[in-house]
Amino acid sequence: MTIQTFTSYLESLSKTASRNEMTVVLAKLLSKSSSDEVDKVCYLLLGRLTPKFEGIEFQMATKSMIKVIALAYGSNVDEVTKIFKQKGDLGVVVAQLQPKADRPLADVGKRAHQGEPLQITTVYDKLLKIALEEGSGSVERKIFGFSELLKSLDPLSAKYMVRIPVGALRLGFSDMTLLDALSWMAMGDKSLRKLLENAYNVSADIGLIAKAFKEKAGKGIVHLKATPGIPIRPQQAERLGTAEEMIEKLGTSVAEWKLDGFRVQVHIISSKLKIKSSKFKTQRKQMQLGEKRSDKEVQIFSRSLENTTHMFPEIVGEFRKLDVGSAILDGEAIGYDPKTSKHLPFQETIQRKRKHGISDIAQKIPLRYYAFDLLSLNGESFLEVPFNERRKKLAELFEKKGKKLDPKTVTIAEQVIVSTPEALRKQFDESVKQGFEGIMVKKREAVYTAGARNFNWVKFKHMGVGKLADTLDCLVMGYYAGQGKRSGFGIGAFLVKV
DNA sequence: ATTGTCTGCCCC
DNA sequence: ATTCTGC
DNA sequence: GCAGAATGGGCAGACAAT
Repeated sequence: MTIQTFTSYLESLSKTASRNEMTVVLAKLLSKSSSDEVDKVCYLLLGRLTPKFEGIEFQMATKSMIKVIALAYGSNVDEVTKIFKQKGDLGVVVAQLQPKADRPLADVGKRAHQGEPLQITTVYDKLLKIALEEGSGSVERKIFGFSELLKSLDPLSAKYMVRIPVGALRLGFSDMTLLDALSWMAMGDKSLRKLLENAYNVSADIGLIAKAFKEKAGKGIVHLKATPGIPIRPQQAERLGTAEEMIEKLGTSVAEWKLDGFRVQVHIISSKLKIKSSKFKTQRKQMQLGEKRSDKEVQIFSRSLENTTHMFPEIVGEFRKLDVGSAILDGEAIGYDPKTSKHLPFQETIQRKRKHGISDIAQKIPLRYYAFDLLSLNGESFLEVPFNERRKKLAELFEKKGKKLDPKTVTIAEQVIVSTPEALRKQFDESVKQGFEGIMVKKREAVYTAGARNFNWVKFKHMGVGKLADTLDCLVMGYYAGQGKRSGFGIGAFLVKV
């Protein structure tokens, strides 16, 4: 598939408002893609080059892309910046600048116009090469490389490629719609969405799923299940205003303290569990990244599925002691004061989010992991098991014989059963008194709906700064130019003085 | 070395 | 993370 | 109610500039 064909689909998608229509268009695009292209097509549609947990970023955004455009079209940073402020979208800036670029039109988009059309895989490879540039001089190489790429593209492709690194594709759909489209491609309806979503939830690599689906239809993905080493998309919580609504919606439920730390998914991988599929190259990479070879590997993933194992040496160390083959746990990690053992505010905990000097900061700000869910144990997935049973298994895991885990570093989240709004409020008041962020209220019968935000879990938080008062007297000091939809209005946000 | 600028599907 | 919008 | 777009505050990483 040529890049022109691809971007003509993007153009038609951006003009489509109905998600159902988008699904049909996407299905056609996916069906026209070869199985060698379809993974790259998926990543590009979502404004990326690889799945999140690969950790490959452009390290380019608005400022860099303005330089790219200036360089490619013989303009300058001031002029491009000025047009960008008017239009609010670098893609539109490119569309405007391209026709009057000072280099001859025959040179701009030359190959595209002279019977040597650029393939989408070629463009993808160039983008990847730019993203992978690092070290001294890499900023310059990225900017020069991208400007060369732009010059080789037809106007429409240039418009969309520029939007990718700045994260401004804004096509109006995302991963879930793409899964619908895969189903539509095969069946002409959304009947396979559940199957595809299930595969995606336990193996959050949409390109891999599209490819497997394309090659072997349903059979290619149906075997995918929760696998230690591959992150599971975390369940998220909804919000409700009152305790009454919560009890009405969830019935008798379970309350846990809401901790203001990092969401942490712990994977324990037995060395006996060899990786079977060679397709999971990321997994192999992660295995190599593991601290050192031992009988037990521990990998940790963030809420956004980044591999953040390096941030949590003390938690990794504790879980290595656990007498278990393999397991996946969900929980929250929060910093504490080593003297008083009290929890620290998020601003302190966040200092653990770093790559270098972890052992130094770990002395100052040790972390404690509160496990609240068990998603898989010794190869058996618990995603479809009701919460109260998962919780029972989790407790059993912590009571196992063998080396005891240090409760200062790894412990299990406390629970209280609540069946009335009064009891819920009492628990909430107690949480505030003890300095927690509030409580999490969870439905006891609910399965773990990976990746979804629903009323299986509800957060009961005290009112934040935004709710201190309903009104506030302000003085308008200025405004910011809006982007995307807000660019037409001219104002994206006001700067005010209280 | 130190300081400045830009970036992050960042973390919340 | 929150808030808003279209469907 | 879902999915997606557009916002914020604050922190550390990666280079560039000095």
